[in-house]
Amino acid sequence: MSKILVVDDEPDISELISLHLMREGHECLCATNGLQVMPMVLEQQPDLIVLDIMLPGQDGMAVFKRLRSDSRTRSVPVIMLTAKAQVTDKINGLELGADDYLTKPFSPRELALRITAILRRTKIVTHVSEVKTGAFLMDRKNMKFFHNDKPIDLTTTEFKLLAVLIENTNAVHTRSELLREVWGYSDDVATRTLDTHIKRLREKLGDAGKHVVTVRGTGYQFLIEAPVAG
Amino acid sequence: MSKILVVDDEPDISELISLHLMREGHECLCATNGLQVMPMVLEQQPDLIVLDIMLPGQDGMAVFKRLRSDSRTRSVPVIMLTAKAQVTDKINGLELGADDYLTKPFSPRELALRITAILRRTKIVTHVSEVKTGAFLMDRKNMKFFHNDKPIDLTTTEFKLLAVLIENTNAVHTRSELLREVWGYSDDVATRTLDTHIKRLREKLGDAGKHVVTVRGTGYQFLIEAPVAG
DNA sequence: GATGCATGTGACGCAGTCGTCACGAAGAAA
DNA sequence: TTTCTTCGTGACGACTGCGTCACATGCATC
Repeated sequence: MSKILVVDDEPDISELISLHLMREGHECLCATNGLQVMPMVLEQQPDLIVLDIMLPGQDGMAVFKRLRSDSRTRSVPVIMLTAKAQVTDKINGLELGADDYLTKPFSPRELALRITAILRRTKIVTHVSEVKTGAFLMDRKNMKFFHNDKPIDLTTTEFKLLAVLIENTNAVHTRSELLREVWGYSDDVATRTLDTHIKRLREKLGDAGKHVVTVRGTGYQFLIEAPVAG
Repeated sequence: MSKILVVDDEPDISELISLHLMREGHECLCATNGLQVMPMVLEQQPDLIVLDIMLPGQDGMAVFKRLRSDSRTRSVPVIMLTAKAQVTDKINGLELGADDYLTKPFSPRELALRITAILRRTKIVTHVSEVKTGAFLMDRKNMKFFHNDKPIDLTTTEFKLLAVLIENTNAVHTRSELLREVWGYSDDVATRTLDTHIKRLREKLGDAGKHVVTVRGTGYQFLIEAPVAG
């Protein structure tokens, strides 16, 4: 699902980390030397970097500073690994803008969870759900919407409307709520504009349009069948 | 800057935390009992919650589950506090979707930094800078832009253009870079479209338009005078 | 200061988007 | 089934936003 660069000088640790990340469906790259990092990031464009503080060649903090000083790599989230709970390192890392840090020894499972959490927050891409019909993806940054990795171009109003619906999947959104959120209407206005836009949305969504469900007398909802509860 | 709810049964700790957060410019609310949390969140709508695991009334994990099960409170980021490095708690917390956790004893400064980090990632609102002329605020969620808390309405293209510029303040963006980022042009195209949109942007920004600076022969930058370096 | 090039600016036409309305279809209530 | 309400749909006019162009302005180099 995501491409992750693991930077650690101990091959055992890199391998352990990679193994767990790949098990989660991520693609992994490894670097053992600090000097390899910049060129690899520029070439491979990973979605996230797991960076050890102690490295031969160039230490982790220096690598991190270089990453953050270059506009091409500034936005790549970084998780730092520290050998021991060295508070100054933690604070330095966080102060410089690391997205998280982890103290060795750590459970690989925890690392995987933290990576998922960070990707969820930083990608700006909201992964809505995966159902039989495929995945819905919303990319606020580029104001685009994907269904089954296929981009669907929506107008500004359509995107806003879908964003509100999809932000709270399965929740029923009343007409007045939608008119407020999307159009900024403060008091109830009798208008068919919403209906028309729902129609246009359904059209552009094609098959996926069936997820936009009318709740008669109330409003609309973006309905995804819930996974079988355990 | 942000409203933060601190939930801890020990007043000493709450006070210490609040003190540091307020020093960072945040607004603080306190709760000592787990049962107070939901109503307070609904009423006060904090931007973030600092939640102790050990609580009278209803323990932190239960409170957290309730927060996440209600659509009205689902998106509020939560930092969990654990008394000791109880790995199962950590994993439970992260698995359930906590945005971070902190193990007691922790440095209040670290908490403040983590809060800043999380708000930076989750708020979707990018706080660009505060200069004499006031603050610039970009709200991706509503695709709006504020200057001195005054909304400025921009068209989609204008917003995208400004977003790219403002995402890397003071960095020079080449023409081809902007044409690629905003218009999706892959190869260099000779067009005056960019110039026109820059002009329109400057017009709508009014006084703030002076921050959009031409870098002759190269491109444009969004220039904010750097604070006096230490 | 003169020349050449890059950028600013105003105007214009096309294309796309929006909201409204009228009418038809589909539920709900009786 | 009949009646009433709510929602779906297609068409239409108005408007907005966009990209292009022509011309004006401004900077740099000599």
